[in-house]
Amino acid sequence: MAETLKGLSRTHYCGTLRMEHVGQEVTLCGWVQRQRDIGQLIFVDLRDRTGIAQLAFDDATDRAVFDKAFTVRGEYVLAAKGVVRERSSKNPDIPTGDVEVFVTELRILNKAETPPFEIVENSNASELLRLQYRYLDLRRPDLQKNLIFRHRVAKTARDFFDENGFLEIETPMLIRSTPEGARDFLVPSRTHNGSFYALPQSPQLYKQLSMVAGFDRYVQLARCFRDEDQRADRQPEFTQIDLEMSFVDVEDVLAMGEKFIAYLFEHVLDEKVTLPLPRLKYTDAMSRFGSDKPDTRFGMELKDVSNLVKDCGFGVFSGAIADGGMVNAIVAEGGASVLTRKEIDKLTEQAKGIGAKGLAWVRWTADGVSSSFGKFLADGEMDNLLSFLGAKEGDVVLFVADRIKKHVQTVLGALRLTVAEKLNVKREGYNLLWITEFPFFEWNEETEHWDAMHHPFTSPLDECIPYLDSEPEKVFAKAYDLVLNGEELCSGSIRITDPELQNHMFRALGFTDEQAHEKFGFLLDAFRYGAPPHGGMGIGLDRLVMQMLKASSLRDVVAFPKLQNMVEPMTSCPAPVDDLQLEELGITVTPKE
RNA sequence: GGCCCGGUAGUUCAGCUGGUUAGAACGCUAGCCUGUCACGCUAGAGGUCGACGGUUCGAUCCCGUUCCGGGUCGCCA
Repeated sequence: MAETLKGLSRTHYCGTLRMEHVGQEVTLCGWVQRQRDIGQLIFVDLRDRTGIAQLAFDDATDRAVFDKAFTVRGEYVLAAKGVVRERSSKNPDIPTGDVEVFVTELRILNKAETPPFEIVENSNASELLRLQYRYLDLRRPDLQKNLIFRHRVAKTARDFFDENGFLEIETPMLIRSTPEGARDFLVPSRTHNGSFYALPQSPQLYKQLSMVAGFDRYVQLARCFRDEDQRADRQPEFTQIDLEMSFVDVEDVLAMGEKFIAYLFEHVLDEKVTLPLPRLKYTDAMSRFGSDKPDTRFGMELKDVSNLVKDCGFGVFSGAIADGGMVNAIVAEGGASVLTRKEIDKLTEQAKGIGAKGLAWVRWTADGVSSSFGKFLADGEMDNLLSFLGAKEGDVVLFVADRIKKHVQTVLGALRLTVAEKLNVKREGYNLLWITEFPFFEWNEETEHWDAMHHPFTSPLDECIPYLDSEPEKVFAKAYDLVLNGEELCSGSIRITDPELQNHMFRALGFTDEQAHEKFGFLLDAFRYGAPPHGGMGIGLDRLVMQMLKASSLRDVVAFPKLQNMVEPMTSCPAPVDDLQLEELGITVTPKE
């Protein structure tokens, strides 16, 4: 039978005891990390969220208390009252290691079964098991530390935006479904049979309406939902630090965004961030790094060798260029020792997996230059190529050719990261940069149609407006991303506020006026009543925290995350519901084939 | 949906070319131990080798199917 706390009240957290407390009577509460019985002495390590304190018992002083301590097991919940004393042999490994509590009263507030995995830092128990018992997993110091850190990030964000005149406004969770973009989670309506709400993918439209309403500066730590497949850095529900400002252009939003990031890093990590942050136009990011979220902590940039190989005897190269494509290369400095033929074969497989036709390579070792395509080249062509690339003995050069330039870039961009990983290229510190001037449209090969690369409320650059109808590929957007160590942290834009331009955009994207009005009529209406110029961004809080902590998965910074298959294994959801509930909603479920 | 990796005591893993009483470490249980702190020592319990089917005299091991988990591509305006 568990005992109650009656008459006892916690006076200190375990992790806070120090020499200055010696002689004081304290009451600690917490979980048993470990019990060490060495005969006539028993030690119990008591853990709470602040750390561990040692409780000491000896059989000569109080037999009843000692006997109770003897029965204590891991994860029992205890309250212990006693006097802090200096240890006769100290433990320099923990902050409380100079002292211990000599216990005069011990309550076993609850017993505990042996947990399915050990409650220790750096657990190597499987993720599934840990998530099934997340409440135990969360007792582990590393996750406690992560969630406490996350709290500080959120708190600091609220402080910053409050200091800068932002208002936190809550936007609804039950909203109208917008079929563009990610799949929505749908919520059936009981009172309107056959109709559905959707959970927001972001508060986008509401925050824009808040600008129309005159709130001027809005911020929200907003929960967002996307029904798409999972990744290590993607959860179906996540949190954004979502903000919007009126009477601004790109410069104002970027300035506020980076001021916030600098404030955050300084207050939470004590890291100085130099402002302004570097910027890279999308087009340059793609041509130099093959990615719109480049990791610029190392070089290995893409080099365009099209001019050198356009007339060469290697048909893959010359053919791709003749078809309007190009050939790019990356130089893996000193890569020859690691990138053996076998490793290059693996890279080729990877390249093919992401859309390349193949991978051409040069390997320059002490034995000379070997290559997958050298035999097709005329005398001197290989030398020219290598000297243009600045390659030297010990290097490996990888080439990708394609008639679609973007494929060349994305494939080499991906290989660049893989090669850096394999070669153990140094990537340290925090590397922040803005990617700006994203293309407005994206050619969809399947539908043979121009799609919006951002959402359709993104404003084009002023100077691009004339090309909207005639040359869509020349239109760039007032859109920007913040990238941290090769991870997209934040995305935003200046919005369209001119109803005429907005209608124009919808038409350019292939909406009829009726479709546009049906889906976004409320926004178009709102803009007819005086919309201030505005723009903003959404900063992925989960990813931000993950990066700041150098965690490898979002699951390490989200309290109750979901598995890759979208299941939350502790409560086993999603789950079927009663027929009665379905009946009320007018829903019939037909099992999928 | 595609591709890759994995599934063996409570946990993390080893298990060679098909034949072993299927092992180790940690954890757990019991005993001993007056300064431990990842205590130590001794003993013990603990296994549907993910599931189903096939090949074989014989399958944890080979083959097929399937379930589960992770990574990744598609997808994520």
